[in-house]
Amino acid sequence: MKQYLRERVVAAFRDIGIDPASPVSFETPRQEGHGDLTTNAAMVAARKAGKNPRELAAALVAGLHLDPSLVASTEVAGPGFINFTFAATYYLEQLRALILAGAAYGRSDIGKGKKVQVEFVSANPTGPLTVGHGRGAVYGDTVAKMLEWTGHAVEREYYFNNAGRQMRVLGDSVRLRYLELLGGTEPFPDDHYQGEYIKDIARHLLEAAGESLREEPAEGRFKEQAETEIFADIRKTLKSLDIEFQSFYNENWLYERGMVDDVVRCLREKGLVYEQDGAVWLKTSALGGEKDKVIIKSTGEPTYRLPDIAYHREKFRRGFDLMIDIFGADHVATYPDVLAALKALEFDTRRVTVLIHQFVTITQGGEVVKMSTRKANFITLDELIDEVGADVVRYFFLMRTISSHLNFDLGLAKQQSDENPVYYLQYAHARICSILRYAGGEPGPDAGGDFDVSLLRNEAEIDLIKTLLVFPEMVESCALAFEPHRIADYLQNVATSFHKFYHECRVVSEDIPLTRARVALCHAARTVLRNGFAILGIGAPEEM
RNA sequence: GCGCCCGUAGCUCAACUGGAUAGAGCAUCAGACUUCGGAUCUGAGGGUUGGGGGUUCGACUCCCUCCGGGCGCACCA
Repeated sequence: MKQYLRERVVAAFRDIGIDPASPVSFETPRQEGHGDLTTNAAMVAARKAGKNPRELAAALVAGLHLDPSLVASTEVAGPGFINFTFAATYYLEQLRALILAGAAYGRSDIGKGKKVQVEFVSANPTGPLTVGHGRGAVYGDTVAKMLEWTGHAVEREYYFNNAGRQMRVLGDSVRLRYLELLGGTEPFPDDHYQGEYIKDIARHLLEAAGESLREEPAEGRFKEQAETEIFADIRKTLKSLDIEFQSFYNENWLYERGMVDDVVRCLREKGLVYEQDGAVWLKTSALGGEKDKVIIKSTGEPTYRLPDIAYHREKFRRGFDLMIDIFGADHVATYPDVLAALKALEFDTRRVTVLIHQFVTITQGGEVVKMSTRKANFITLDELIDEVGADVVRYFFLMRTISSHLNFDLGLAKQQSDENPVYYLQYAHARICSILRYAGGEPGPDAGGDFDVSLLRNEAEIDLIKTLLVFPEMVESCALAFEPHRIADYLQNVATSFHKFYHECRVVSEDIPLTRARVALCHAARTVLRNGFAILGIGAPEEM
């Protein structure tokens, strides 16, 4: 429809010999009574053409010659908007198409042929996932889903550092706990991992190997066992949120293949590397950074930055058209160096999109629940899922923009009532299922031709139809902007629209043709809810 | 001190990326089916969009400045 209108408007501009000044754009008016689609083209072009916006708009309208089976009316409004109101026949056709498309309704191929990688979570296996990781996990997975819905070939990747200091300290933590179990009294340092899970791992090693590991170095069995066990836990947690990665990539591989040394060599060739105070530095100051950064410490060990650069270079080599990096606000400072280095290595960094989500605060009865790793009241992602369920966790993480701090209200999340937005949505779905059961069976796959949609004339019906038909456009725009929260918002509208319709209109009645049409509308609403739930990754219960 | 994010109704947040009268949920108050799920629906009150300037036909949105909060600013990741 937009495309059709755009062609007509551009033609109208041409006929009166005026330059549109910029691409003609349309949007759905926020306000009732402003039609179904509106364009500000006349206002945008008026200035340059030296014309009054309203007069220009009127001239354009006169030259549109629209198909009356698509557009019922066109009017000039406000300061010079042109509002289009669609013909009923157009809606009816669209509704029929919706029902026929079914589970595929909302899918598009705008991303066809594009290979996208979404990298997210990427937490090092040093402990259980936190609530903060959870936000990134759910967000990343949903971005991936939206891109899949728009036809992109998507790969979810989890990258982790298993070569550095962190993992060494982890191994040593397990070693010390192990020795404690053997009666050792060596003090346990503050900078080591304090959690109970470390003791569990130590116990498992004791059970498996007895006392034979007394002289084992931290980086041997201890680190190995810790990585294995913790990773298994992380994957289990992710699995319970229905998140699965197509690929896990780790730092060690980069070393094994000489990629880290090679990237230093390449940067050195560009004159971007120098040595000072026993360390190797990257001239990030020459790349737009504030000051130079160390890439290899005086101990000979690289900083995280270096393998990160090598890792991203590998991403480019793997041929992705778009690489999306998702991480928390605590990592904001890390990516500019990596991107600057990649640019210096002559990669097109516009293909990398960095999405940063702000922190999560858990509140309970108005009080903030602290989430320090040291404290006892530490809440892991796993515990949160146990507490409120996967659907609620996913939905709560998705219902806000990532740029704003997320307040996760535990009390609200736990409530299985009308206060909880997740239940409002799922209730609408369950209710539709119930109505369809009552109405007796499903309208078959050919339901599109099986009813007379023109019988749907009630205001609540029209409103519901219009709301449902926005879905494909919504998916598309949310996918391209990486903004799943707008889908969450939209689905609330769908549910509201449906509930209103339910209260206004009796679905199953003596009037068979009308019943058939309304059943079809229910079917359509359920399709949109289901598909929307699928994108957000929440369940579509038939009963609650 | 510097960088990034945020500040919108009592609370939690939207606002289609610069559009028309700033919208939802919760909370508060007042109402609604003898038939399809009341976990629902209808209505009311509630705002100088943190303050001040600027850009333009038009600003919650962009720019400057100030105030307040969060996160960073390592030879940790």
